[in-house]
Amino acid sequence: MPPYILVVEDEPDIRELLDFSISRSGFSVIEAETAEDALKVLDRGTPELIIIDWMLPGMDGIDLAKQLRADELTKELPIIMLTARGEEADKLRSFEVGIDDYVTKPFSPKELVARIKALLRRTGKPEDNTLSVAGIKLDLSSHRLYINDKDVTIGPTEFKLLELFMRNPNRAFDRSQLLDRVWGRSVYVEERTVDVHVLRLRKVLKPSGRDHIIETVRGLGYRLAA
Amino acid sequence: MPPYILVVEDEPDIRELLDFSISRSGFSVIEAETAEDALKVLDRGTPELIIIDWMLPGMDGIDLAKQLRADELTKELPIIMLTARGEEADKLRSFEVGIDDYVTKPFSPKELVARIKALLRRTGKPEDNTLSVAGIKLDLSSHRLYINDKDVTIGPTEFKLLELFMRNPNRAFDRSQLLDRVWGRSVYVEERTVDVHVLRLRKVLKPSGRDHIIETVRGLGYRLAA
DNA sequence: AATCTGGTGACACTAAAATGACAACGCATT
DNA sequence: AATGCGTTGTCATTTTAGTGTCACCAGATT
Repeated sequence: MPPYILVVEDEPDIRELLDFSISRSGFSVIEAETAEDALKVLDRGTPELIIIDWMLPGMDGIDLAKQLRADELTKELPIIMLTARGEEADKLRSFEVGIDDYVTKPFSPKELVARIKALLRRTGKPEDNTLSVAGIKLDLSSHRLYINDKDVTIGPTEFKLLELFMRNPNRAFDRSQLLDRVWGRSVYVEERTVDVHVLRLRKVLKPSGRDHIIETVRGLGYRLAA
Repeated sequence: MPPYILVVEDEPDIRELLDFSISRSGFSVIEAETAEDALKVLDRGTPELIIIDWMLPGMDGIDLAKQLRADELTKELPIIMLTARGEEADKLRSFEVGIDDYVTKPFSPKELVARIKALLRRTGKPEDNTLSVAGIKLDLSSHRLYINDKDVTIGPTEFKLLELFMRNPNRAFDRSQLLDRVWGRSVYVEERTVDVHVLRLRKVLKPSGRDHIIETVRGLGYRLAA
């Protein structure tokens, strides 16, 4: 399971908004509708951070938070609580339980994301070194590729190639530039070898339908279309 | 969304002047009348740089700048502030917030553009290599053609031909010059082949009504009319 | 009208890229 | 050292996109 952020929110609209805005800034999101669902998800791996709506059907947000704090595995898990305006009186109770931050609805997606990043930084988790474009996420520190949060295997050369493309979205490279920057200046390989590796890269991206983002620039080379 | 510069200015005249002078030097410009509009635009993609008028109805320029600095996504976004003469006392406050540069009204378009380029260079963004004339934008680094900011496909020879014309607007070339500079000195092709490629280039420009800018110079060759 | 010049569509041809196959290699395991 | 697996670079072949030429037409020029 790749690093992810768990969102516990019963209202579908807000859930979608959260998913959209958080995903867009490069995190993977898993959604849960209720506290009970959330616990099930947590059984299968601890997220980087959890966002909990205060009001939930069944077990409410604050109880979920308490329970998380009681469990060894999730004791340290950063929690952001979503509260509606007017519930601010409860802030106090909230911090007592050990909520790390809270955001009042209606919230600006940008503010939320800023708080998420701030919190991750604060809690010491090294903000992981990751490039992401169009659902494709390249985790440089673990040298792994995730597409739509699914783990995808990729060979070393294809990884480097994709990394170069993702660091320079939209920029067209000719074959000799690619050889220089992916293979290194000193090795000599046929220019056509690049084609083969682009083919292999596309095959990796294919199952998720993302293969078309590597575009051919006729007479020149290739480009990643962002 | 191609790279662009966001202009936040409430006065229509100044807005138009900004748009005109910045576009002319090859950048795409998106305009916003108010800080609130600007935020909406920003939600859909981060620009290369933002130019903000100090005085705006509603949320003023400095507040907008503050907000941008607070957000992870726009923390690094270069900001140029437009101030009226007499507001220089505020300069200090301005730099505190993290404005990268400021320009006092009335400003010279040349100076503004120079500052934009300087700032883009300074902030490390590789000044993207792009030629533009009359809504036609040739992005040399991504090897793409945009007409009115829409992506248009173009073949390699037509690309080179258009590049030559755009680098030398209004200059007439005869067929043998074109062959030399687009095809290369060493290849031998019929002179009339140029006609065919000019035709093909015009076809590419046609759907956007821009085909007439490639003019025929009877008895000589062709020219791009700027 | 005769001639010249450029526009245009058709088409065969060629260059460029995609693809599949394969032998060689590196590396970990045995 | 031998084995096996995944990765790599090259090549031959197929597929695709782009190219140059020509014939014919239309408008301009004489």
